Amino acid sequence: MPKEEVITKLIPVFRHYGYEGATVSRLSEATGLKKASLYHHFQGGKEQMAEAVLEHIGHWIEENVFAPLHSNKPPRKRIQAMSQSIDKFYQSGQDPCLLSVMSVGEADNLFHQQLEQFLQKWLDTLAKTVEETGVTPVLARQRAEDAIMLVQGALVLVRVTQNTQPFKRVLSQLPQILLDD
Amino acid sequence: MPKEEVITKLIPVFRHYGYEGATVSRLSEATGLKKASLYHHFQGGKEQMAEAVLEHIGHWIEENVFAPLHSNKPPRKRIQAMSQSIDKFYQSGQDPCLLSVMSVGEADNLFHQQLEQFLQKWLDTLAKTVEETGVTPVLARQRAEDAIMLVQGALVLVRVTQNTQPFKRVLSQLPQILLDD
DNA sequence: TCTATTTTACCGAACGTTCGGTAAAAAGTC
DNA sequence: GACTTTTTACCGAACGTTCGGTAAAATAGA
Repeated sequence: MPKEEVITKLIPVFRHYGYEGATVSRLSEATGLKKASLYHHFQGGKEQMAEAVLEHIGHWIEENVFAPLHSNKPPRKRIQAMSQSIDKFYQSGQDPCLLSVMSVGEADNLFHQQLEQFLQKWLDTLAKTVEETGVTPVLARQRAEDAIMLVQGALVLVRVTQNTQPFKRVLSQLPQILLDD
Repeated sequence: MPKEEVITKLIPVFRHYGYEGATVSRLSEATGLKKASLYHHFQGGKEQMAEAVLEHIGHWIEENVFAPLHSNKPPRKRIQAMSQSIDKFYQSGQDPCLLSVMSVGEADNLFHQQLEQFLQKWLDTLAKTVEETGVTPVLARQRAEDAIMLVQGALVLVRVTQNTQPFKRVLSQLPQILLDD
């Protein structure tokens, strides 16, 4: 099995169970590879599997969420493109966020630096886009924070209430939150 | 050791490590009681410990977050009182949220009902308070959702960036978000 | 002394990980 | 092309450790 495919199958396990809950047995089940085979592909063990998953998802986000914010379309269009990718990535809030699930307990000690770097880049990219519309840097930063907080908070809300409506509403309001307030 | 004190010492372990990460060894260390002593107090084992923690915190929230929203002061004052309790409860965002940490993996199967009930009550209480100011039920509900999403999202942001400022800002803006928009 | 609490010693099961080995594909040699 | 060697991909079985949990003995308080 191509490594790419293995990683793809590891992703939902880490997303749903978190790092500590993602046991090697579950990872083995999800991939269809026996434990020893997983260790053939990832000599660094479970930690390396999580790292590969973070890297893989990082690239996806880079291309589908960050890159659209750097296009030459008008800011509103760029933000709409970002929202669309976010909706796909989180399946309207039904799929958990690696960022939040990996920043808990033991996993946070292992991956904090990567998580922080990723989040800072998201904040910076978003704030820069808002700044282009003539907003002061401080206010642009606040709106970027608001947008990300709403998305992350919506994920919690949706997960617990099992109602995807708030997530969809937040995504549709993102352009207005970032540009019109 | 009084049971109340034991529960108090269990809380930070579940908050910081989540249900699966909160091993009985760690719970033993945190309480100063050996494993078997914990099982004397909680015959239901780890699951019962988590339940006791959820119940204990539920009561605290009931008294310090929900109750102020039912007082006879003006809505703005009530929301300010709630914000103050939220700030204390989360230590300005430095302490994780049980709701979000217990809605992951195995724990979610065990406690989903309680978590959902709790969150719905928070949403309802907040929306009712907003409605009192003459806002339509639908809009009041949306503002309540926004408020909770911002708080929950701020917790993620603060945990990852290690900067408590966004959390404090969100709390200070809660009255405006709920009443003035 | 009786009861409530805590501890020591222990258990089976699951954890992440490693070992020894097989079958097939890739690479090297003539 | 045929033959040997090496590498890759995978697996069953077991490793030592830690998991959540229990029984019986020691301790403490009334």
